[in-house]
Amino acid sequence: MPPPVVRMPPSPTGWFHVGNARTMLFNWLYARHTGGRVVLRFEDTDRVRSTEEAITQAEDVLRWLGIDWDDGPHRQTQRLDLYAAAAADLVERGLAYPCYCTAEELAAERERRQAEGRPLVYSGRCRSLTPEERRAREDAGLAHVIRLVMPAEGTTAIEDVVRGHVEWENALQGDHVIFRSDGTPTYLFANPFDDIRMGITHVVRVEDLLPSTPRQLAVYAALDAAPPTYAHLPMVLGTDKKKLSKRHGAVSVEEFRDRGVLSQALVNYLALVGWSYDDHTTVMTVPELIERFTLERVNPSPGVFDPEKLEWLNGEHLRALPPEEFAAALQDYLARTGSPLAARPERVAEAAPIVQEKLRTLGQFEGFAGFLFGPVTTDPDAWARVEADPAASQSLGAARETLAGVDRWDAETIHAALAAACAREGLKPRVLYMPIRVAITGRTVAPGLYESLELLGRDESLRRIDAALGRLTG
RNA sequence: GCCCCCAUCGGCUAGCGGCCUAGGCCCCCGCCCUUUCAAGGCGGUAACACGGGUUCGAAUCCCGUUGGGGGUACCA
Repeated sequence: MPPPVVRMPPSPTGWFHVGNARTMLFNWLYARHTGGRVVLRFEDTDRVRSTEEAITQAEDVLRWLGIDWDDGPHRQTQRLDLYAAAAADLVERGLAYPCYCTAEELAAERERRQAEGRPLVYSGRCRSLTPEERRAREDAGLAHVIRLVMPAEGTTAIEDVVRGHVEWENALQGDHVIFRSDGTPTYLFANPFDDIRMGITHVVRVEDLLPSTPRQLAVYAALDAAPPTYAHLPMVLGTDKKKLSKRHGAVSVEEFRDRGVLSQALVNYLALVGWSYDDHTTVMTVPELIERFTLERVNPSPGVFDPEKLEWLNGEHLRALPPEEFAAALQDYLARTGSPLAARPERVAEAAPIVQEKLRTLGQFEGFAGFLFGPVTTDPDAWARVEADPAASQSLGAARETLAGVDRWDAETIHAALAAACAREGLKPRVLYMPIRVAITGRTVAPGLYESLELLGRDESLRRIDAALGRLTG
């Protein structure tokens, strides 16, 4: 069997959300797993809604995700001549015909059918126009679309890789529009036409396109081409089980990138919506995904996108990074998002090791390590805990004295000294340390205390403890 | 209205007739790690939508019901 050819056909009409990314990913994983080829094709025939920005954005997002392509990017608007020639040929052969019905006539027809409880399909009225009638309409200056002749009887069926046998009644399809009155092709035509011309063997797309399959198969038949293998993926839903949209909060790939989600983590997460490797494997690298991905293991039921699991998974990927790579990713992230912290790469590099275990996203770095870059900003809730602690000033006093007397300023020595102070004061470490942590980091959730002190330096640490002491007693 | 798809814990899922008194992960809740914690460890709550079949045996197969989703455009 020749290697499969798949395509990624984004329509550049808006932002690229995680659902689109998931579809592209499955196509890509399938091709890379099987040694097949990936074609990138922008379906921009909708001139009104397609934008140049969306095209740039889509390419950018795909590149960031590490999803590459072997052919393209093609653009349907640059292939208009091809479609037009094909249309003329179809009309010539009687497989398609011009339709002069107005929007009002069509609406009235639909209403009538609705009332009669019949399917809302076009009656095919213009199909039987005589050449004279056609000429009369042309002469009257009536605009026309081109419709494809659908079989009046019988059924159309596919053996979908994820759904099995699916069948439609041809009579229920209606002659659909394949060319608009401005001469441009609709999705229903351009998409299968290009799939044929580009040698696409596997159409891997979301299930909302499933109902359009019989109409596309009619294009294959009209063009005398062999149909592809179909795999209809389950939808990616928002928490309300509805199609993903902006209402659902952060759902664009870029938003997650800006929050500090690693592309490999997003890819890993997305692979798990609608697909699984086995009953227990969750964390996987991209090469592992490529090696393990098969369409047969795609699950037919829709899935809800869960940002919390994505963040957890991102934490896993962050921790799995070698320290230097983690530091590099961090610096890169800070620079890209325009963080002022990026101006001090040495400091970032020093801070990286003490936060790597803590972060779920790179975006949390500032909250964890900001205290190392400038004056502390104290969290009110954290300070309230200090004030409520009767042993706070005792702890801070003991810490001040201990730290001032430490002979070597490194985490190990600090650790030993503070442990001794706990014993001396008769305080549990958690009690003694809490006020110190708040004093130097301004928060109760922070990197390890000893490492934090070491990096902050003795002078600044003592200054902050003194300040806290002063604020507590004064 | 008509057509199509889907149906296991709150979420993602494993399960393709007996291995299931249904497993894993996220979330949540406890406990532990004589340092917080969003890290780590241990433990816990929690599901086969319902009704009929088929079968010695059904989460798994069939039919129906209900529920959810999608489509029904000169959007893709």
